[in-house]
Amino acid sequence: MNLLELQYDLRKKVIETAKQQFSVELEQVAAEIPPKTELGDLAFPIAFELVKKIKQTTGEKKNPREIAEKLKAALEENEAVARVEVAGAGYLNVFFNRSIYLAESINNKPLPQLKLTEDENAPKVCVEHTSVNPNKAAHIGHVRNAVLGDTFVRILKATGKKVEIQYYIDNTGVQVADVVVGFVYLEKMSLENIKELDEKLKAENKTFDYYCWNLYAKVGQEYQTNEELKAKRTEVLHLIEEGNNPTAELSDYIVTRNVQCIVATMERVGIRYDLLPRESEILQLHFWQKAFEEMRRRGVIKYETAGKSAGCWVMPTESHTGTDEHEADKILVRSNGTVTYTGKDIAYQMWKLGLLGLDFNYNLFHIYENGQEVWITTAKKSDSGEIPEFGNSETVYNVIDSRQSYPQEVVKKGVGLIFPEKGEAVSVHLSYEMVALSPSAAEELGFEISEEDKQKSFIEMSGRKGLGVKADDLINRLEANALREVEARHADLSLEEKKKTACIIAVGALRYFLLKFTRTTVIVFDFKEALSFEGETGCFCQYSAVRANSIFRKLEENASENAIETISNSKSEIAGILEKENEIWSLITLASRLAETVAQAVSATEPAILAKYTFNLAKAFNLFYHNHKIITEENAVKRAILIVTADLARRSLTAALNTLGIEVPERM
RNA sequence: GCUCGCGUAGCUCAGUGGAUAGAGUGUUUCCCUCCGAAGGAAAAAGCCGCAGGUUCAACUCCUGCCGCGAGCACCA
Repeated sequence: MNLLELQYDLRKKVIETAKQQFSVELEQVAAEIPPKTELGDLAFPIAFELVKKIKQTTGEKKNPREIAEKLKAALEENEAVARVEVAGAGYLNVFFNRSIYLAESINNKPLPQLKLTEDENAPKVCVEHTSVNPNKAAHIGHVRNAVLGDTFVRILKATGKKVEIQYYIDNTGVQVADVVVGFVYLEKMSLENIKELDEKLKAENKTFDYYCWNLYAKVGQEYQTNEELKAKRTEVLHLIEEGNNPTAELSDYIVTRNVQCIVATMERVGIRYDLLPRESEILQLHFWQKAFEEMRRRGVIKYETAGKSAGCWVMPTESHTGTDEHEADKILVRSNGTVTYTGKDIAYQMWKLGLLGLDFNYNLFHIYENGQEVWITTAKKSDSGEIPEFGNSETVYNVIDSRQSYPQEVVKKGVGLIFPEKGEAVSVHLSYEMVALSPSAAEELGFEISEEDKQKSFIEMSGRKGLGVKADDLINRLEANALREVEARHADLSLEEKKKTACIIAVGALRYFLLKFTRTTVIVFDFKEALSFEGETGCFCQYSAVRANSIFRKLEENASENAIETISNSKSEIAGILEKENEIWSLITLASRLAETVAQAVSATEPAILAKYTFNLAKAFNLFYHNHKIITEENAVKRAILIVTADLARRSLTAALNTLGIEVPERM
């Protein structure tokens, strides 16, 4: 029996007892973890609720104490429960049988569901994340998106789900057009020139996406004064959308190179993809037409003949009221017949859910070091051999920042209206707030800050202005700082080993920094905080796990096995020791709550819940580490308990960190 | 104007309607002849934006107000 099963049994018992003893039907029983170990391991604040319900059904006014006593007796029947205390205003505090609990925990995996990922028939869900416009390098805000998405993928996988990861490539949008304008009209470059430039950059150890970053900012600045150049944007955009022309070919090269760079950047922090669907295919393979037909047939959209949106196809919404300036309804087809982004997104969402009845063609895009493949969509039939099955997911999670809540709502509602049998619940907008810069961080990047901006608590990053912390720059700085620290501690290691360790620490620092905030919090980026290895950081959690591992490196071989045997042979002694050791006991119970925490993170779609848990577990282990010396412990039974507890904690901590995409280095 | 999000310790943030509201950081003071101090211990620091309401119980739910942010494009 694991913790989740035990909690389930106890809840069931409360419900049964309430029905038998008081004829009250309880639908849900709230359980909570008491604030202190001395107050028990699980609490039911249920007595007052029962008093009310009993009064409602029978009119009889019961004493809460009396009710609690009845429940107490029922719960104590469970052999895993040592005792139950009635406390406070009406709490039912359950104390587990510590020796039985410990013996059970030893045999449990930290994440019991993990084995299910092997199951080919497991339901598949889709997570779309990153989706950086492929016209420049990724900045820290894009990394927040990718880390959130990737961590949520890992969390879903830990609960046994099969997950498909997509990075949507908006290769026919204005942002790409702007960079194309830059190359063609500012730099006067042909495709051949760009390819030569690319080679030259490679030789200089510079990257193409950084070049585009600067060029994009330059174009943005030029637009402010150069109307002629700005007019080129529409022209270029049309050519890109049309395809089969030199401009489209040039654009395709730029897009592909940027995607390669961004995929490489994300790979540095452990983020990988399965499929890169491109907007161009959604247009060329007539995904929109199919979706449009379906929407017309079901009467979900209407053609406006009068008013501001005359000549457009719109989807009516109730969530916004129209004003003089804005129409309430969302335009999906413009009066010139072209489709808006939201329109295309509805078609794409339908495809993801297996509801469109059309499919992409696919080409292999990249193979990661471990052999894992990333595919990209294509309009022409592919000549590749075995192609994996994409799309057709039961649920789709779109990781997109909160500024796009409204169009995402339209997509969700739209799909729900077209397919009422699927409903809106299958489309989940995993929204999060942006990463902004503190005025001082912006100044540190060498930007002139206006007086107006200096008054603000944060400044929004802007690709157009070239204002932002580039992902690779930050990772480089983290790696350099970590390398310095590793060198100071482990001069004996080879450079390669030191670099590898530094890299693991840098990834841990970055991922944890982005995950410790809840999704609704704007992260105001601060260099000092982001580059820190102390306090609530990934490094702290890794260090804790490394310490645990080093204990086991120093212990005799088979120490764990021997300890387990000792535990099973001396139950009464174990119970005696554990009863007195609340600190050890609370580490044991905390370590066994990983699966429960992962489940919470899924239901709240909030990876920060897991990050906080991981930090708390690391902290609890550090406390244990300082107060109990394992190697020098002379009492054999006590030593066995310490070994088993440390082992439980490090297994759980390692599993939690891995679920956050953070590795544990050998030494640090 | 309307919609959504956020106001919690000096600062940055956690906090499924439940017990004395917690972390990190900063400040002050301790602890390494080691299972590695990237650590630990202690102290100080709170009208949980304001005012009502619901409830046995409100930081948490509801209403109003104040402040901050984002959105309300035939951009994405």
